Amino acid sequence: MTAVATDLHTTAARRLAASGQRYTSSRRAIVEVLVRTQAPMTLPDILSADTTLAQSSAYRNLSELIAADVVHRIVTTDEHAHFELAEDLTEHHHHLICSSCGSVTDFQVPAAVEAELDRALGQIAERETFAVDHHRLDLVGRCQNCG
Amino acid sequence: MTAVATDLHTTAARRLAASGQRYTSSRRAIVEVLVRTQAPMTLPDILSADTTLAQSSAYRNLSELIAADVVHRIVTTDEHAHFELAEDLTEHHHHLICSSCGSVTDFQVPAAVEAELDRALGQIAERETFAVDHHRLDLVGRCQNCG
DNA sequence: CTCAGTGCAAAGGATTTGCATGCCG
DNA sequence: CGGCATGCAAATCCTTTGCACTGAG
Repeated sequence: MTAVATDLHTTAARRLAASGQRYTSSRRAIVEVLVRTQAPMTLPDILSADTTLAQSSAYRNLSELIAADVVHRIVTTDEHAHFELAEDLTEHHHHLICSSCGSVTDFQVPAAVEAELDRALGQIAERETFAVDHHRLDLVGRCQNCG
Repeated sequence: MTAVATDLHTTAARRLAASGQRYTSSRRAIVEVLVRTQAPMTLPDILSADTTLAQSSAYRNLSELIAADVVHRIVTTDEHAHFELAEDLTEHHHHLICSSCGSVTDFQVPAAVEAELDRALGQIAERETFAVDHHRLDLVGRCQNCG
């Protein structure tokens, strides 16, 4: 996984290239902010972390990054969407979503549970003729701060 | 569970009353549409299923129903939010979310898997000092129609 | 009577888009 | 040079809100 992190930018560049896009400095800046923060961020979060970014360009670049599977968009009940690096650039994980302040934190479950879950979900998908892209397991509640 | 379904409207009325609200005919109409459809619906879906409803009132009534825990709001990547009956009025279930057409379908997992999952999640919540309200397990992919 | 509920129209707010300019390849 | 990328401002679109009216208790 550390190897992946090392050339994360190379991977990002390659994926963008695959969709005929460039890995410009703005796009790289967004990815760097996400790497640095290590948590799903809203657009305002991203803009304040790097004030040189223009709002519309940030949204547009995020769209490209999402299309290229470099970034993933998380929807919560919060008014803003949250953005984070694609799972395969980090590690498979889940989210703790605070219904009070809207914050999103990552967590992982034991591999055994994850495997069991995948098996069960696989069967269901087959039964429902549904082509699974990925699963999403979140815990909704109140975070430490909102107690 | 069938008993619950029988006096679902009674339950809805009671819960609204608990928040000092009435179970008016519009609200009942919304609940009936949701019961009839048996699937999470968007606001346009609801309006076209019962054309006597006004848009703003529908939104307002849904808010009350959500506050009274009669209806639950599901957020997807789709532009519209989806609404469905609260889980305890139906049964604990999860969602198949189509990333192509945005449709949402229900499914359930074996009780054993569910129990195992709850156990694992409970430990995590404790470790993270997170007060879990509920968990959310969705499968994202392509539905039968979108192949 | 009173006050919650309703409907219309207008406002709000995150996200998207049009367009002229800048810059990489 | 040519076309993608950028930034500003304006437009979009789901959702919420203001306000006057209606109806149930």
